[in-house]
Order: sequence, then C-alpha cells, then structure tokens
Amino acid sequence: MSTIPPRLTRAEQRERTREKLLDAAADAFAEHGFEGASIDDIAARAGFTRGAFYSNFADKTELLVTLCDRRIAGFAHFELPRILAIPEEQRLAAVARWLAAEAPPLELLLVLELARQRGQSPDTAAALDRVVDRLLAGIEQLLAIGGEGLADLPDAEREVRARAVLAAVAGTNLLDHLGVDADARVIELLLAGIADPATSATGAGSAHGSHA
Amino acid sequence: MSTIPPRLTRAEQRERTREKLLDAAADAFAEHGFEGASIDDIAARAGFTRGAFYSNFADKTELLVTLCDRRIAGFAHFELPRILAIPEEQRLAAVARWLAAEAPPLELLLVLELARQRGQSPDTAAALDRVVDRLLAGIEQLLAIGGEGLADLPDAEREVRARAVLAAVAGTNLLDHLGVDADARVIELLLAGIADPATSATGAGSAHGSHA
Amino acid sequence: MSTIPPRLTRAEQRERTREKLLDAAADAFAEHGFEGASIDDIAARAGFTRGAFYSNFADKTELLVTLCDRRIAGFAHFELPRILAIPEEQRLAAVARWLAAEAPPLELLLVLELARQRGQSPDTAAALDRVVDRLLAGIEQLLAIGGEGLADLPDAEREVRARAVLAAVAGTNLLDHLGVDADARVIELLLAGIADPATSATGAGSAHGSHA
Amino acid sequence: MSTIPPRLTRAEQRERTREKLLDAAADAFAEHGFEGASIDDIAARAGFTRGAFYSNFADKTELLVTLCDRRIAGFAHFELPRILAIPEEQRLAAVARWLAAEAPPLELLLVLELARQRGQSPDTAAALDRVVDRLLAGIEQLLAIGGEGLADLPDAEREVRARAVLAAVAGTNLLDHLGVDADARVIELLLAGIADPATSATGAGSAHGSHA
DNA sequence: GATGAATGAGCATTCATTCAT
DNA sequence: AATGAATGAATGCTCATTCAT
Repeated sequence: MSTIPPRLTRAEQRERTREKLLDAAADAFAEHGFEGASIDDIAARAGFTRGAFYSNFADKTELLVTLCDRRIAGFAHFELPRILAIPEEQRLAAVARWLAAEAPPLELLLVLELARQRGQSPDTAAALDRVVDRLLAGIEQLLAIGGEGLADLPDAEREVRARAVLAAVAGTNLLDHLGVDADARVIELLLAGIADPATSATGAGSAHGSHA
Repeated sequence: MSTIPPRLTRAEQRERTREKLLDAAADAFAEHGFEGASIDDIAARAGFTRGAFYSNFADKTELLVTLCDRRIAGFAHFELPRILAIPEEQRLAAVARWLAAEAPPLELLLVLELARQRGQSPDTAAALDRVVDRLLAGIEQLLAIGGEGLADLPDAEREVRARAVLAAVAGTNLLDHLGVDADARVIELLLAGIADPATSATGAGSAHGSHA
Repeated sequence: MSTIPPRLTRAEQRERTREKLLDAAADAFAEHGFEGASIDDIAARAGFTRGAFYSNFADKTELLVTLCDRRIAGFAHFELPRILAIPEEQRLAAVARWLAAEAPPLELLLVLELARQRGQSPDTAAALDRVVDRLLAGIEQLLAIGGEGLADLPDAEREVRARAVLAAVAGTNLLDHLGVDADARVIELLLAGIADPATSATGAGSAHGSHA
Repeated sequence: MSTIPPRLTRAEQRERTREKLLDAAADAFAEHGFEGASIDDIAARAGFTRGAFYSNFADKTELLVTLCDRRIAGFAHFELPRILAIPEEQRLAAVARWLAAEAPPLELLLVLELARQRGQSPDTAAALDRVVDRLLAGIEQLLAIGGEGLADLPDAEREVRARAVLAAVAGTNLLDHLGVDADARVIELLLAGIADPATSATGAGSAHGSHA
C-alpha cells in the first residue's frame, strides 16, 4: 500500500535476515552442536519460522559452511589487519587479549563440526580446506610480521608455530566450553614458548637448554 | 549334571560386551559427535544389535557418562602412575610423546559432549564435574612432581599451569580432528612456556627474557 | 496476482484434518484400545501420514484428551438440547433409542482410557474431571426436566439416578464391545427402575411394590 | 543340599507361581490395560523375573485367556452356588451386595481386553465365547431360581434380562474405574426394572403402565 | 520473501520373546 | 523352574525438507 521507498532495498533486507539467521545458528550450534540444533530453533532464535531459513539457505550444512566462511573472512579482513596495525611492542599482548575475549570470531568448534560433515558434499570439503588454510595463513602472517625475532625464522618453522598457535586458540576455546576458566595467564603460558624465537627444535621438553 | 564351567562367567561376558560397546561408542562419537552417532551404529560396530546396548545402558547419555568416567579413571590409574614412574629427566619428553599419541585416553571432545548434555540429568552434571576435577588434579600431580623447578611453584601457579596443560591437550586433540597435524614439535612449543618455572606473570609474550 | 480464493481457508483445512484424525482415532481406540492403537494406523485411517498427526497434536495423549473433550461437548451442545426439545411423553423413548444407537457420542470406554492416562499430565487429569462432570451434569438436566415425576425428586436423589444412567450407558457400551447384543429391550429394563420416581430406597429388588 | 521333603510338591509349587502371576497380571491389566502392562512389570509384581513368566505361560495372550477362564470358573463354582444357596427373600439383596463389592471376580474390562485380542488365535476367540456364555448362563440360572415371579418368565425374556444384568455389572465396573461412585443405591436402581417381572415389553420408559 | 501444513526418513526406546546358563 | 543377556520387531516422536498459500 505504501509508496514510500523502503529504507532497505530488497537485497539489504535479505542480507539482514541472513545475518540474523547466521548469528542465531552460531548460538544454537555452540549450545547443542550441529546435529543437536534444529532448524526450527535456529529460525525461532532469529525471529523467523523455518520458511525464512529455506528461503535463504539450501540446507543446514550450507548454513554451517556459510557461517564458517564468514567467520574466517571476518578474521582475515577485520581482526587480522587491526592486529597487524598495532605497534610491534604491544602486538603480542593484543593477540593474547583477543584470544581471551569471550567470543572470538573463530569458533573452532564450529570448524570441528564442518570437519565432521566433510563427506556431505564436495562444497563442504572444500569449505573446510579453505577455512583451515586461511586460518593458518592468517596466523603465519601475524608471526611473520611479529617482532621479537620471529620474522627471522625459516618458513617451515613459522608454519609449525602457526599450528601451535591454532592449537592454543582451540584449547582455550574448548576449555571455555568445559566450564574451565581460560584466563589471560593460561594463554600467556601457552604462547610463551611459541613467541620465543629461541625455543629449541631438538626435542620435547628441551625448551630452555635443559639438556645442556 | 553340570557341564564344563564356561571360560567366562556371565558377569565377565557382560563386562566384555560393555567394553566393546564403549569402545565402539568412542569411535562413533569421534566420527559423528554424540548427537550424530546412532545407537544402531554403535551396537553394530561392537558386533551386537541395539538390544544389547539397552541391556547394558539405560540410554545414550548414560553411555557417554560411563565412557568419560572410564577414560578418566584409566588416565588416573594407568597413564598417570606410568608417567610418574619415569625418571625425572625423561618425564617431560614422555608426556609430550603421550600427548602426541594417536588416541590418548583423554578424548577431550568427549568431555565437551558431556558438557553439552549437562542439563540432561543430575548424574550427567555430576559426571562432568568429576571428570574435569580428576583431570586437573592428575595434571597438577604431574606438575608437582615434575622436575625442573616446577615442584617449587606455589599451588595457585601450579593450578594455572594445569589448566594450560589441559588447553594444550585439548588443542592438540581438536587439531587432530580438523585434519591439521599436531606433531611433537607443536606440542613442544605449547609446553615450553608451561614447563619453564621462570615464565613470568607480568604479561603476555614476556617469556623471551625468562632464561636470561 | 492472487488466484481464485480457495474453497477452504488454511484454518478450515486444518480443522478438517483434525476432525478426520479424531474420527480415525475413535475407531482405532475402539478396536485396539489406546495403547494398542498405533499413530501410524490412526493417521493412515484418516488418509494422512504420521507427520500430519504430529502437526496437529502434541502426542497421543493430547489426541485422546481432545477426542474426549469434543465428544462430551458434542453431547452437551447437540444431543442434549435435541433430546430436551422432545415433548415430555416421548422423551424417555428417545433417550432409549439414542442409547441403543450404534455409536453414541459418549464412547465411555474412551473415557476409561483417559482415566488410565490420568497420571500423564495435569491436563489429562483435568480433562478427565471435566468430562465426567459434564457428563453427569448433562444427565441430571435430562432427569430434572424429565417427565413422570422425576422433576420433583430431591437433588441428591437425582444425582444418584444420574450415576445410574451413566452406568447403564457404560454397561450398554461395554456389552456392544463384548459382542453381546444390547438392544432396546435391555436398555428399557435398565432404565425402568431409574425412570420410576417411586423406586424405593429401602433395599434392592423392592421395585415391584412401587406401583401398588 | 537338603534332603527334607519339600512341603509343596513340584506341581503345587508351580501352581502357586502361576497363581501369583495371574493375580499380578490382574492388577497390572486393571492399571494399564492389557497392551499397557508389560511382562516385566507383571513378573516383578509377582516377585519373579520374566523367565518365570515364560516357564508358565506361552505368551501374554495365554495369560489373559487363563485369567479370564479362572475368573469365570470362580464365578461359576464358588460365587454362583453361594448365592443360589441364599434363601429366596434375601437373594436379590445378596446379589446387589456382591455387585457392589470392591473387586468382584468378574473384571469385565478384562473380558473386554479378551474381545480385543479375539483375532490373535482360535484359542483366544474360543475363550471369549466360553467366558461370555458361562457368564450369561450363570446369570440366567440366578434369574431362573430367583424368586418374585422371575421363574415364571419365558426363556427368551429371561435371556434378555440376563443381558441387562450383565450390562448393569459392566456399567458398575466401569464407573468404578472412572472414579465415579457406584454404590448400592445405584445398583438398586439398575436392578429394579430387571427384577420386576411386570416390567412391560411394549416400549422404553413404559415400565409402569405409563402409557395407560 | 515468508508461512505453516504435511511428508517421511531416521532415531531412541520399549518390550515380547528366545536361549544359554 | 528360574535367570538374565541378547534379539529384533514395533512404536512414539523429531526434524529436515517440500510446497501450496
């Protein structure tokens, strides 16, 4: 009836609906897991009915893929540049603070669900690879530009350390879900070895020249 | 009248069935998650039908609880004493090797599933608390007797480090499931800071000055 | 853009589906009892699949509750006024005829099933009370306006007679299910004493002197 | 180990077990219906496990058949002779009292379950016929010897009245299960017409010459 | 685009029944 | 005769998905 042009175009409206559904899904997945979350619940959390969901996503797996993709893109396009822009001497502290944040944009348990659905479709498998690759690449960038001598490490070493950071993030994430407090001190302990260019490569437990 | 006594008594036979079902469940949960794993699949993997399952467990949640309980008991009664018996200078290496093992007895993602089912019943909630408590207590023991000066740390500090170790184990676990290689080198990097009694508490990333 | 309006609105369509399911359920319950009737069977009898059932009722018990409620409402709103409108001298005959009808709207065995499910939920218990109360209230109305001196009976006496009528209806109902013919003559014999205002209260079997 | 002869022979012991199971079944059926009662529950109520059940009955239907048979036999061999032995003038009162008893040996709802299982096997169908026939025959006997002029009624009329009595018993039974009080006064009202040889056969409600 | 009635595959769970003990 | 572990058919129910509105 009204002829007043809508504030939001069709596309914007649609995007807003998608965003609400994705946020709702993230909550539902965190609470019940991918299998345990129902589409009705997700739609209801977003303030819609299941019809809205199917207008925007082909199925639950596509929702998961989209969600993971957006989160990793958010990391690559927003978090990462922001951190890289921080002066070198405060950078590691910033990273630690970011890791300790309540809901970091990298819900790694989400990626775990993606890994479990890997067999569902080629798209899903591709999405998993994409997400993990971008994740590790982003972390490697952080380390490459990171001060304190990390820039001088050989590529292979930096790649290993990126995986270690990912493990630290993942572990922190999991602890949170287990109800165990993963505070700044815990993160600091986990990152200490990784951030020290001198941590030796000669064997476990030898981090500080203990076998001298 | 009586025939030759059977090799296995009824109770033994039953226990063997339970064990098989528990092992099968661990596999199925790792592959599809708690919600995603079907009882039919679990029973079939164990070589039984669903009836055998219900003859041994009240429901799927009880299976999960039992599984977590057994794994943590296995850790406390077998793994922990074994590691503690290792001479001090090889201990950290042994821990690292143990963490890197394919299927360490602490499937922490299992405990995550338990956390998600917490609301199911008081038993489930209690089981979660029990498991997490024993887990942290075991790790603290390890650290207390651990060489390299860790024994001298104040209790509070050791407690924080126990949580950090748990995060390291959890992260390693998750990486494995994500298809990212969490090899000995990664574990070494994660543990380096934790194992160094001197890792300072003054801020993230300050580890590099600790061995000066 | 819009096509010709449908003959039935969505709500009407839904109501029609519910009605069909309720009728099918009445048949299935009469044949196999509440526990013995399967939802698949009920849905199939109504020409639907089980999904339609769960789209309209929360569970089997709610179906039973709804069914009993509708039957008693049908009795109160349709049968009762119809009978009360009949001229006094033909009324008892009409009641008898109604009782003898193949499927009177008061399937009392249905209410028996409700009684057995009483513990299921507060709703179920409330429904049982509601149904029995309305049933007795309706019968009392019948007796109050009934001719032949019943109108002059004290309230307590009329209440007892209402219960006797209910027993007669129930008995007739059960006989039918047992394969024993409960024809008009049987009903007449059962109602004779109840309908006679003079039936004494001094002991069983004393009716024969009442018309002296 | 013990050589002392058992007080009960094997057969007696077996019979005692059967009896306990039958009584337990009667309770369970009354509470949950035939379909709703589980064999485990029945066995447990009797103080046994399901194995004892299967040592004594082929299946649940056979249990029901046996139960109905025993109850009707009990009626024919114990209740009926006892009532027939009562002096004529107190007999109807005795019948009324018997009907009002808490748990008359004729649980007609049990017979209803039998009717529902009729299709199960020829044995079941035969049992149903047997039970209903003996029931009606017993009641006819009561009426035939009954005083107050009933003895002079033609056979066909007595047969109709037997059915009416059965309906009265059934109705009373059902009322009890519905939580409606079916006291002596209710029974008296139901039996009044049946017991009066003069209740006319010309139409409903005409019991007392109302159409004169 | 969104709704919600209906579908139907899938799943947890119950339970009658069997059989080795 | 009784036990209880295991079976497997049956059933209530959930939920992803479709489609007419």
